[in-house]
Amino acid sequence: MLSLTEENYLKAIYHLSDGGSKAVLTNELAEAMNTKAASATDMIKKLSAKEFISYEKYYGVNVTHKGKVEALMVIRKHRLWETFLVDKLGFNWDEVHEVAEQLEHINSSRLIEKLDEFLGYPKVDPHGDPIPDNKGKIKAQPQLPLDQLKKGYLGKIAAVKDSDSNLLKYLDKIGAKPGTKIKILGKEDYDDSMEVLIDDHRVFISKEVSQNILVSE
Amino acid sequence: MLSLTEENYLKAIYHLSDGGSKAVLTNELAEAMNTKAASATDMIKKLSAKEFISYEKYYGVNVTHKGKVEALMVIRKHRLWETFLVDKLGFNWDEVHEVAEQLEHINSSRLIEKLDEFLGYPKVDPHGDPIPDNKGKIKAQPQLPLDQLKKGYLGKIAAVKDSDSNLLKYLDKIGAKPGTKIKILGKEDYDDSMEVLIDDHRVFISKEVSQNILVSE
DNA sequence: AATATTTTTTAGGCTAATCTAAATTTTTAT
DNA sequence: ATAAAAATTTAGATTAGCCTAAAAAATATT
Repeated sequence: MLSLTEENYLKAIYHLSDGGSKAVLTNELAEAMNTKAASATDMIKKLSAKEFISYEKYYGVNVTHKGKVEALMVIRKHRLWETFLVDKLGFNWDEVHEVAEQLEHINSSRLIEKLDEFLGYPKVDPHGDPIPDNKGKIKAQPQLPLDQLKKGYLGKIAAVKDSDSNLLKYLDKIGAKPGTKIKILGKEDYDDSMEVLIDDHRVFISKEVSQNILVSE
Repeated sequence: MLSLTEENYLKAIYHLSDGGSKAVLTNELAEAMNTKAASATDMIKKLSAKEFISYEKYYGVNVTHKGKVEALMVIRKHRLWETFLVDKLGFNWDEVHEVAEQLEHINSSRLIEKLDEFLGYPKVDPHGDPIPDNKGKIKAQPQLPLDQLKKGYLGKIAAVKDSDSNLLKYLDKIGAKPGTKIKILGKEDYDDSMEVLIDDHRVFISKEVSQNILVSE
């Protein structure tokens, strides 16, 4: 059993390591958790002793298999709750993150299975992120950041990075939500800004924004 | 803002005081919280400093107005979540208490208002207990424990005391859930056991059980 | 009324999660 | 290659919530 704090650290490590594919540094983790390096070190030792991560002093942290499964279950809960909030309670997709951060720590596998069923076994959450199944398996759709594509590209918004609430509000304003068709009408080489067609609306977006829009197809 | 632990203590005090109508003793509270008297004293001091309760040394604890409102909001959340679990997720009414104990601490008034709306503004939870509105008001229906009534009584099960999970399972087995019609066919003076008709089934129940069935009409 | 019993409070410690400040190790720059 | 800078760890405190043991107050008993 992990404490709420341990669960949050583990989830942060999982995300920072890109799903376990690279080592995470103490300062990175401390910053992500809004805490100090000393606190991160303490928690790293705890999670390491419990074998959710492996840890080499001064080098960094890697997630173990056990840690990945645990992190994925928290992510599963987070994304199912976000889906519930949007699909059933009528929340806007840009305002569910904070509440889901609380709900993801509710401990009841029966609850999560029933919720999953109630929602019709959704594959992705309202931001387009895949929902792990109850074994921790993720169906990864290949996705590319929009800024890496050229004029003429036509596809679908698959997901958006859901870190920043202001970004989400902006994306909502311009209609850039997952599932929407998007076309690149033109791209400015100088600063990589682009004009795109989203849902039949022409919009100019900066590189900062296009980096956070992931497309597929 | 109250911590999770403070919220649980306050709720326990509210219940033990019968909704604020009598003083609660330190040992009572300690027992209800599965902790020691010394810990209860510590928490009493904290809640008292925050003016959720008033406290007189060696005498006991009373809930303030502020404390009642706060406790009622936790109870509102608990009962709305129980209703959600039963009505929407298909849980049985006798197995929702533990999960609701966790969900009641989720902090988002927007969430609770949306949930209330989604559930159709229910007046009572699956155990028949009234759900306080968002101002903390309760519509109290007059209810009597079944053991205080006589042969021939005909009414409706209004609620059951939801403290003990084994009791709930038993009540579920004999069909004694809120809303069901109930009639007293006979009563044994010696031990106050009775034969009742629940949903067209004849059942013998002991006083221990009839005390926990609240009826109305 | 004086003593025994029970209840409650206080005193002093423990653990989890945090912090600051100092020490240590690694990395970077000259 | 050595010194300076940055990153990390360790040491030592702090707070919340809990504990045990001892002290104090209230209640019950003779």
